[in-house]
Amino acid sequence: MSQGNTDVTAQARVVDPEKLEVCTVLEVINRISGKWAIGILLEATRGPVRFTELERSVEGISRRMLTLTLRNLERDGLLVRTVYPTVPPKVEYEATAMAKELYASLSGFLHWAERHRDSIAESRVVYDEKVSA
Amino acid sequence: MSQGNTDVTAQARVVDPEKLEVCTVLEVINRISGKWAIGILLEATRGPVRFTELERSVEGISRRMLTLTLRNLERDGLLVRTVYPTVPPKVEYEATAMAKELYASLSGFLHWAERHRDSIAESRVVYDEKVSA
DNA sequence: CCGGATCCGCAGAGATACTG
DNA sequence: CAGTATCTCTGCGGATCCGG
Repeated sequence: MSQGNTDVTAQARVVDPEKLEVCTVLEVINRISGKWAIGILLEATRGPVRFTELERSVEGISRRMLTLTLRNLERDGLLVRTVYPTVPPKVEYEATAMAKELYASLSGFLHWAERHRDSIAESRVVYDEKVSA
Repeated sequence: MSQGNTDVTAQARVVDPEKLEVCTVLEVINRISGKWAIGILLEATRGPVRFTELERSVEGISRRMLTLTLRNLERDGLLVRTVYPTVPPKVEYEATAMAKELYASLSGFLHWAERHRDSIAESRVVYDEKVSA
């Protein structure tokens, strides 16, 4: 894992409250952004999921990125990884309480996205036409 | 602009509702993720801002990235760009109503981030210690 | 003052093949 | 089944110079 340089502990603590707000959000946004984290989190929120199940349900994800994203989410305490020492091996991932809260807290944002989805799409079309003209 | 390949209009429409939810959120997340968009949006939400003001207040941003991010936000209809044909030129950016709603809808998420900020930091420390051991 | 154009380094991510 | 390992390619983003 060559990343993980967004170290929360190193963040400035003594800034004005507004800046701090922005920083905090950015940390988390940068963690759950990227193509895959959200999708994985959604599946894991419903209950324990196995590696191969995720590989199929997340659709389009490579083995590598699935592993990396899972590790990052686990590192942030959003996922718990449980290994069953059976043959063949069995590994389950489940969302923590914190992750479920996260998902709940996202609902406002989610509804915004749904409401304005079309507006955004249209705005892009208009903009692109104006540019290419 | 070499990016902008996350074309909303090309997104699948005929999928089950849950997948659609995920896609919608992902589109927007990928738009407002990246180091700069959120900070810029915050400034612009308070009222019209000039290019140079943003360059100072966003802190750490380069001219190039400021321009690119502004263009993308404008393209998505989150920012309005107003040019005053004076000498020297004056350009103002202001958040649209949609952008202000976005910021409001983010508040739940924002509070989550504040509440769990320390938990995440601690979780990372623990994880890293276990890995390096 | 507000950008655009270009060059370039580096991390993120895909493809493929191999293991306990 | 659940990962590693490596190789490569893409494109974000910084630096720099130019223009209206």
